[in-house]
Amino acid sequence: MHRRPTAKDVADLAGVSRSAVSMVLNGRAEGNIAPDKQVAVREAAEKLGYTPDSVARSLRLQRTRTVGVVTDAIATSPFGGRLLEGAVAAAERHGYVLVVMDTHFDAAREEGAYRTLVDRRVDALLYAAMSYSRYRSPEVLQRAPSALANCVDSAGAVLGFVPDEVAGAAAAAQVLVDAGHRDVVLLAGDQRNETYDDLLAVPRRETGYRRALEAAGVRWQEPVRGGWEVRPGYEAALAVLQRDDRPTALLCANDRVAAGAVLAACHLGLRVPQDVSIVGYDDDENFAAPMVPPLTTVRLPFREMGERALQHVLALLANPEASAPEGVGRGLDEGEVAVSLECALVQRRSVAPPHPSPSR
Amino acid sequence: MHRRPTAKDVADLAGVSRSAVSMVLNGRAEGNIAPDKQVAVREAAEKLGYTPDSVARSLRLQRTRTVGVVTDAIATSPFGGRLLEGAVAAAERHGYVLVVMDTHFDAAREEGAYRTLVDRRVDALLYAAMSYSRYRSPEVLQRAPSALANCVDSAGAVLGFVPDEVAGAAAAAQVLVDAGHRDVVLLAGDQRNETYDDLLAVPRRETGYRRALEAAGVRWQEPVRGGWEVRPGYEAALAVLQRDDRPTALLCANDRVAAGAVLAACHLGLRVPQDVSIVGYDDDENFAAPMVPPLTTVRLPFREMGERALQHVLALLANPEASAPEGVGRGLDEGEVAVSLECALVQRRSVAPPHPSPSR
DNA sequence: CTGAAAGCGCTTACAG
DNA sequence: CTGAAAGCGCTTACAG
Repeated sequence: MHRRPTAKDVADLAGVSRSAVSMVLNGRAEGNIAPDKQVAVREAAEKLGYTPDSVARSLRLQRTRTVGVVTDAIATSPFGGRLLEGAVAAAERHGYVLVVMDTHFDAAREEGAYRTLVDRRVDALLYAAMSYSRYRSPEVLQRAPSALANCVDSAGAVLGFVPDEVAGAAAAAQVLVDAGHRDVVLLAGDQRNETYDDLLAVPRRETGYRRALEAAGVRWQEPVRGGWEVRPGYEAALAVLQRDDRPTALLCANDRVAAGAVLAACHLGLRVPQDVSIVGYDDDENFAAPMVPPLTTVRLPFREMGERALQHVLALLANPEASAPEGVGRGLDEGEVAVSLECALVQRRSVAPPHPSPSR
Repeated sequence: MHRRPTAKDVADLAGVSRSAVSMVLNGRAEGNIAPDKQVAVREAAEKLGYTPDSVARSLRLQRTRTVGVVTDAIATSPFGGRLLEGAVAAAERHGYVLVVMDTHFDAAREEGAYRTLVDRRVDALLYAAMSYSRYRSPEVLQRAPSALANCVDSAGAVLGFVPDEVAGAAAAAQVLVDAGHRDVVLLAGDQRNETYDDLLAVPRRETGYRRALEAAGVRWQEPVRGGWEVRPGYEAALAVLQRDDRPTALLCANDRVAAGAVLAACHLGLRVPQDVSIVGYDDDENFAAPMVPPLTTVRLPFREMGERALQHVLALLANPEASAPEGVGRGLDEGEVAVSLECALVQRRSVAPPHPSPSR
């Protein structure tokens, strides 16, 4: 590989000083550099294929145009990609680049990730969670321009961008109500699991479901708690659908659980949606649209969370005093510093009006 | 935020020169710096929480300890995470960090990605594909220390790390043969789709299936071609399983297709594996293990591809003349520069011996 | 309007 | 064994 051209090379070729090429290429030429020299500089740069060394600029300018993002396991999850995509898109528009590090839910790795990011002199920090949860922001995050995505700071210090699950769940329940269902059971996920001890999705979705159902005068039934995967969904649905007073609709913890429910219905010879309506949650690209039948579900705003969180740190960078954007507070508990983003209902084909079961 | 401590601060506190702190902290102290001063430097650094500015080091050393990875859509795919994880693990062990950019199958974005990575002075480049395919390496990749993951260079210039699909598929077919199946049909994916025009997975898997079946004296049947998703799998299986000479086993293009086949079997009142055996491919974490029943499948070596590719560029960095590692060539076409990695069979519960169908 | 100089924070010959 | 100097490639006051 040839030696990369430097500003000096451009200056020599154009017959000007290095300062001149810097000014021209950074748009500070007007009124400072003679027009013909500006042209000469641009031509020389073009000819040499010159592009300023960003490492040198970073040192000189004391900023790297890099934001560090630490995540639990998001880079490995199917949704994670959407969140990261949103963040990348926002970053790209401003010439920023992301370096993302997974912690795999390991505290030591998390600390290490923050340390290497700080050592690398990232301009700002983002923390993103795979599942909507509470996160206690460490000092390092509080000191830097930072934001949270898909989680809420239990220390109350850094702003989070989260899904409005209460409204989302209410919308999901509402489709069922509107279709005429009066006997609905919720296949709920566990609030605790190996990796999170404070999953916010569970209580908030339940609140939403409950509100919508009660507002419509539909009796609220105790949720049956399984897990978040296909198999627990299958098993829970198998049990519920064999009850004497089989419900006409199932509200599922997520789309994987809903897929399990579809399978269970099939095994019992029940058609979806003619015999049971099923609604999922997440709009999981692997499970919702491709399912047979395609699942009616609620879309989690992953892309938006990534995009808004990144925009927020960029705003903080531009103006450290920048206040929180609009929309803080909807669907949240008292005192949470977060902005809730809409969870849109997506209607597909897994919901139909109930038909009177032959046995009643 | 306070001003970050520099080497000067440490030097002053320890009563030595900046050179001394550099030597001590970089392990070049022995024989050069008096032992007591070494101690003083370490203590001062510790006390101040000093950590060398990596931007300044990068400028001085002319290397950033960063490798750029450009991918088509891998950061958004469920498997991509595994590939990236392997790459990150290898990078981490050597103090490297990754910056990854998705192209979304857009040539302009791809070019832009390479450009920003080069502008950022990454030390090496990786290109990773979501699906096993051919990729034509651009000039920029050929000039830099680089490697390919999950694809093979049609220009023959840069080394690829790819799955040994021929052997993987043969192993998948072999389970069926060993269980006693003599009537097997392949639910194959499309070779072309919107995003790839040269998917290598298709022909190579077919070669493997065919070899294993023919070696066992099992008649090779024309594959039925659908797609790569749940629904096409469902539809293809629905048709095949209603034939008069219904096969006793289905070999599926991937686990999503297999999931569709499971659903189709269920709709036809066929039990898996008692009435039909089904084998998938990929070991997709969302579909294989969680399915009911859990799918016997073949695991794609995503983690290994990422890890080996990264190790290779690191080796190139250490010694630009470094030759290709062992294992080049297995399961490949003539002239392909790539190393094939094992696809391990994972046996679960979707395969059983055939039982004579009642109608025969 | 233009060029020489300083300095971002390091590391590595080099002279003492 | 130790410190002063040069230099990585930039940008930005500053003096002419």
